[in-house]
Amino acid sequence: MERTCGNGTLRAADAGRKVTLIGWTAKRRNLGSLVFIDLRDRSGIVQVTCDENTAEQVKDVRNEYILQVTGTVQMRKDANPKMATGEIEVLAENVKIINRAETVPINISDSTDTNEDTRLKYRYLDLRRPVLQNNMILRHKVCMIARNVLDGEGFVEVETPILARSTPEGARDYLVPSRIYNGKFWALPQSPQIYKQLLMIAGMEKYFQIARCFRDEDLRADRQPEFTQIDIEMSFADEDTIFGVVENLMKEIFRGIRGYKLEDHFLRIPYEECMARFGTDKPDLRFGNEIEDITDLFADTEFQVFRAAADQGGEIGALKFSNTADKYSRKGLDKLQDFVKHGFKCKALAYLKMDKGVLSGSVAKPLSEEEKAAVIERLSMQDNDLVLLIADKKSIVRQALGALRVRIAHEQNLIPAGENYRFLWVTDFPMFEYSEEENRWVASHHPFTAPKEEDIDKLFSDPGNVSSRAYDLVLNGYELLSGSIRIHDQDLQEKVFEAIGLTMEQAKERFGFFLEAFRYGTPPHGGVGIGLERLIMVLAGTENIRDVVAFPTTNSSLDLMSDAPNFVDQQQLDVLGIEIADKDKQ
RNA sequence: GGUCCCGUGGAGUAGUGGUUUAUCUCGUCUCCCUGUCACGGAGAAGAUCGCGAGUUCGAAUCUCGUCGGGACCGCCA
Repeated sequence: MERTCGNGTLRAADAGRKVTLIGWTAKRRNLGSLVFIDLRDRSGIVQVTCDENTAEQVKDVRNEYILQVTGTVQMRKDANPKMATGEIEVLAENVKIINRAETVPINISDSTDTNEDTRLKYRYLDLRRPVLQNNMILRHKVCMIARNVLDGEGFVEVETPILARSTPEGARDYLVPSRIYNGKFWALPQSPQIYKQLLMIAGMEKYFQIARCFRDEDLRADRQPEFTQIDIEMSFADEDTIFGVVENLMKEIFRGIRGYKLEDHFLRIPYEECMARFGTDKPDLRFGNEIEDITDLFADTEFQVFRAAADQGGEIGALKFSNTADKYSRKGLDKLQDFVKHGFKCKALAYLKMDKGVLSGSVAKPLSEEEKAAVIERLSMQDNDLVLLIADKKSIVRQALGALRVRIAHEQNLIPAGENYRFLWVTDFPMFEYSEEENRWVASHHPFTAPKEEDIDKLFSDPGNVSSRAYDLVLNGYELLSGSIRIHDQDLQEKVFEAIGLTMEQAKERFGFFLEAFRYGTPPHGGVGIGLERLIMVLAGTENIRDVVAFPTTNSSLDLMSDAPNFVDQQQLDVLGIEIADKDKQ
């Protein structure tokens, strides 16, 4: 079907040019024998003008009709500076209606006010909105850059299976029943972890894949049941080598997409320091307001609440916000308290406000003058400063203050607008964490992660204090990637399994094929999995992962458009040897 | 598994201290209009107030349940 150019590409330089355009009717303004039509295609919107010669041809045109327009580009009498094509218009000479459309159920415009559930039901219409189309194009471009950069560095893209063996450590698997072997199941990969390590054993040396991953867990604003990783693994590499590859990749992506120059090397902070300063392993570094541990100021306090926290090995943490005290009334502070009480099971939120050199607030009375002076000095408090205090178990103090730090930064607009990308490597993650539920130590990253050399002798004696060679890359509060240097030594791998309570029989049952592979010359290796959607979210400036996925599910893992998942015929179940336990649910 | 918020013509909303002709904006339909760009003007149609039960003389409004949506905690190696 003939068209000479994209609607959004026309500019003043095209004046006088004869063009044929195709597009959807975004808006029409009918002035009688003069009709304006905003014609939209993937490249943008241009105004088509129909004078008395063509007005009759378009009198039945409605929104979302597809038109083919032949005409001449001309300068407008009144330019519209709000449109990229606003200096020109296309004077129609012939208009052909290619297809009609019923009244659409959503408002197709970047400033749409249609609720998200309606938009998800009609996703194919929502995707006509320029902002979503641009996000899809952005995603495509990032993938193209990633492929080019990694190819240029000698990485080979290898596809790994979607139907794989279930390896129950970590997230819940999506299971697929086997027809040929009734009772057996495939699992969709949570990541290509084992395959990419096998590719290292196979001698591929440098592998990458733009890989779909599946996790059957509850969702969040930045989590979907299926998502995409730029998955990278390389042999004979240490942290510096891998960080270099990722830093270079990020630099090329941000240069190519935003024309933005990133620093040569990203900041690195060990996990423990990161938790102490920010209360989270994914801190947003676009603003300060770090957590201060002021437990030592209350060593001999008379104030029972602080005393109790300190005596029980807890912590008293403080968070200062300059010139903010007047922004939070008693009611506002109560809301913050509810937020940390409900969200993080912390007992209370205390606060202090500085007014003309004097402290007021919930704990101004019980604290002694010396203690208050010490707080003012430690936190360099000035007039109208707000200090939030939590005295509780260390982990609760950090988590709650970390969440408050982010919440208040958003409420008070503490995050500078515009291009602002603060990368951070968080390193030295703990090797294990204790699972109250399972009553055992579990791998905090995954069981193939190498422990730090100097901590290997603590694997059994003090597992809680073993650091690993796992790392995350954080960008503006998002965990952009996770990775680690892997274990390549069979003996060490067996010890790690033992440390998390897996007998060799159990380990062999789950990962036997993988352990066997270790015996045949495994190179030292490591890698990362980059969360593609989160990267696109930051580049696109959205906080909603659904904005960067073509066909997303809702928060409860439903596809409102196709109504999946759905019940299937008994026949299909019979073939698979599956019986539904609760017949009411069929 | 838990906490909080939301559901009213095709779209977005007002009304939620009980009794309304259920408000307004966009869209739709008819007519008028040659410089609009959120075009303008005149008129019209369009809603079992997510669904079910309860309380009441009376429920969009109150109660319970249920379904659907959003945010967060748990979970996400």
